Amino acid sequence: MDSARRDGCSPVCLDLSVGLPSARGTSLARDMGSGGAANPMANEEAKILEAKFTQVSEENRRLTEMIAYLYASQIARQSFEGEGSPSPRAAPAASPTSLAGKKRGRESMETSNSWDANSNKTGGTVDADHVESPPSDGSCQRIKVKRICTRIDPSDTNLVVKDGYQWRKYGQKVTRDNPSPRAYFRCAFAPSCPVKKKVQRSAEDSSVLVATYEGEHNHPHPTHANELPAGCTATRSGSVPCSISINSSGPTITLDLTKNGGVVASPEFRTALVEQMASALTSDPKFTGALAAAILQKLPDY
DNA sequence: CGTCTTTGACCGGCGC
DNA sequence: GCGCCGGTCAAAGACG
Repeated sequence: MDSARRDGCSPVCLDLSVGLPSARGTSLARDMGSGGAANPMANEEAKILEAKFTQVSEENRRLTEMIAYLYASQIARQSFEGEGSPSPRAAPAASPTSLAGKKRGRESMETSNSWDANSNKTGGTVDADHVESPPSDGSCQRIKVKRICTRIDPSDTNLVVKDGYQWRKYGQKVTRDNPSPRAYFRCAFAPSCPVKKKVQRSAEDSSVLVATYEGEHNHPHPTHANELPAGCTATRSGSVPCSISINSSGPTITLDLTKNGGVVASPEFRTALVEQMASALTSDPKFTGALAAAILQKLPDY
């Protein structure tokens, strides 16, 4: 999971190394190994590849379980929020780093406590809190406050949390309780959209970005096509909270857990995931090149 | 040239 | 009333 954390591209990422043998490649190697019994070296290599494949399969299984667990947590949290009760974790608590305890406590507590309390539970890279705070005018209308923590590269200086929406930065400020600057964003997709977002590194862990959303979007979620990173060759299904991007370090599967619509464990999700993975892998020249090289290696006297 | 980001200035709320 | 501080504005610069 460390690789996913290092990636920092999204709350949940699975990094698949192109260089590792695929299932097809391994069976291919096995077939070739059995066919080339006269070549003990090839047999040896086939065993190594098979061992690698077993290892990767095991890792994939663990990651799949982790995804399922994270998704289940997300669903549970959403249903909890649906009851209109604020998250117990969002309850104010004294922050050791909050120098502004005398006042502005609302803000400093809001952003300082969430990560450590939750990251250990999920062992993951995503966290979201919802707080519905009453407005100052005392009306019955409530402003939804949602907080999301994202693991990023500590050396990454841009305060960007990819959530599918388009944001326009309108300010940046260094706050008293946190040495790292806080960035202020407005929703740029719809000018009338009241949602605001604050993004700041965690005071305790600089590799954690804390994004605080205030309000709710008054427009549908923009198409994900707009946010596909450069170099991404996979198409994104609108109904599946998943994307596959390919960069220099290999293909990356990104699960967008901020969306409500996807069903990670459902057959259609799995089908879409497999299709996207296959599409991404086969369209990646690195992968096809590596595969071709591996096949060439196995072909005797070629 | 239009759009976006940066950044210093300004405003308003809150505690003392 | 004053000062502190978070939030916002808006001009200037960067960028494609």
